[in-house]
Amino acid sequence: MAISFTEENYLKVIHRLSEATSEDISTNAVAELMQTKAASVTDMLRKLAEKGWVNYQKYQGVRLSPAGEKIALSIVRKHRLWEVFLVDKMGFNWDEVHEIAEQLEHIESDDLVNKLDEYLGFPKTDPHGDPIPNKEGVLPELAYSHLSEIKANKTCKLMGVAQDSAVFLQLLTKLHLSLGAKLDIKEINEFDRSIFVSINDAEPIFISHEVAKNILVKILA
Amino acid sequence: MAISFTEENYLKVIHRLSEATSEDISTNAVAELMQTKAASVTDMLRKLAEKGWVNYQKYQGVRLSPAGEKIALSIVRKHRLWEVFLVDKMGFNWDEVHEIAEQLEHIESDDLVNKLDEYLGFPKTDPHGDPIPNKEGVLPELAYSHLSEIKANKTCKLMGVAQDSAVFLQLLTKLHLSLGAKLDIKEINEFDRSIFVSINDAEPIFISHEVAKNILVKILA
DNA sequence: AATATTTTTTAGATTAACCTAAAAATTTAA
DNA sequence: TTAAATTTTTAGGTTAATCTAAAAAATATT
Ligand SMILES: [Mn+2]
Ligand SMILES: [Mn+2]
Ligand SMILES: [Mn+2]
Ligand SMILES: [Mn+2]
Repeated sequence: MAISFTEENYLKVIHRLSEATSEDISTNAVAELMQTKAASVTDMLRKLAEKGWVNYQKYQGVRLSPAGEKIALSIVRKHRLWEVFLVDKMGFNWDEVHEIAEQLEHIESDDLVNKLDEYLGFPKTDPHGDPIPNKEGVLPELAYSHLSEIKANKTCKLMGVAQDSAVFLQLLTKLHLSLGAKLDIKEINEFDRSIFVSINDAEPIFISHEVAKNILVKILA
Repeated sequence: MAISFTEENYLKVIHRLSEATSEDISTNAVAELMQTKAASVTDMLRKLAEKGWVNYQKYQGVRLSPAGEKIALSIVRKHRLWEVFLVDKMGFNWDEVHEIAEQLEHIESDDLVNKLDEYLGFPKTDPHGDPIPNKEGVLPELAYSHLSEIKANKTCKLMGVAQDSAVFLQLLTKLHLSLGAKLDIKEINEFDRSIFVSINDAEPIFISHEVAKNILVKILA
């Protein structure tokens, strides 16, 4: 069954929303991420249900069917592999690749995706620390914590980010926060929940709660 | 001004037809290459003229404007660079890359194209011997001859093919005809215009006129 | 429980890209 | 130079994806 770019993007968005909750996804939530109107979403959900890619009852919200899940994961796989390619091979920075990958994720060729995977050395995560589904669509579960939830005096390692936006990633770069960085949490300020933290043993700096919420870490000690 | 995949493909097709002639391109010729109907072409030509990418008067045929030429060349550049990538880096055969490049040529990022060009070592030609326009859209003119026009007892070098179809390229591969091959023309048969030729000093074989017409060569001696 | 608010769906239009069939213009042939 | 054949355009529709405005359903508040 033929699939359009638009349909692929809807499935991807429903998948993304489903990762954060076990509930059905609302029409409005999809509309917001798709940057479109609720009425358009209703039309599309009916069509996706028709094609067997989602389960949808009007007024009840939507969730992916196994077939839809498989498609969504294949798009996520392509998106993240292309991001690795753009950073590792083309020399882009991590804040420059998302938009280009949004286009490349729709290129249709299983052969190409698998050759690309091999060429990149079968990476497990993309430049933002997000896990890459394998050929069978299995997504390794990486259970990281948000930096905003870590207690003072802990040491942790930066494993990923919860946002792809260029402004956010550029800010991290300015703060010398990149994947793998060691973070020593010196103090958490009650007033604004900002964090005083040493990055790779450098002089400690302040990081806002807003930023900390979007940083994923593994606790080392 | 925004451009759609479809508009890009029309400009590319008009460009391709314009390379073979200095006359205006007919609606029917465009329709055939676009695999669509003449009526649809008329609609699109009006629209492309509106956008300033072609010069078109009804019943008079069409040709690219300088702006349209520039767009067409940028798509050709992307198509051919991606083909080099697919063969040189991904390990595809030359008969497997055209369809994938048809998709990749529409990816929009000047930054990516130029980084890809550099990564590939600024190739001058694609895997089929076709010249690659540079960043400024300048297409090096490679004046090759068709093998079908070469006289007997000449020696030449295979520089390119005049067709991208998989069946044709696979046949060449079977005959050990690849880019750079040395061809010693032993005899041309009057009856069917088939050519008796030695490839890289191997035992001579017969090549049909139909095949020879689509092989581009440089005469060595 | 009744009412107000919010969410979602329906109804009716719009736009891009395509189609078929018929009309008009151009080219070829008698 | 007319008539016939071919090419191209116009006219009128279709489909996918979108929109706005209004109606209907679900949820929240008095
Ligand atoms: Mn991304
Ligand atoms: Mn990413
Ligand atoms: Mn090609
Ligand atoms: Mn080529």
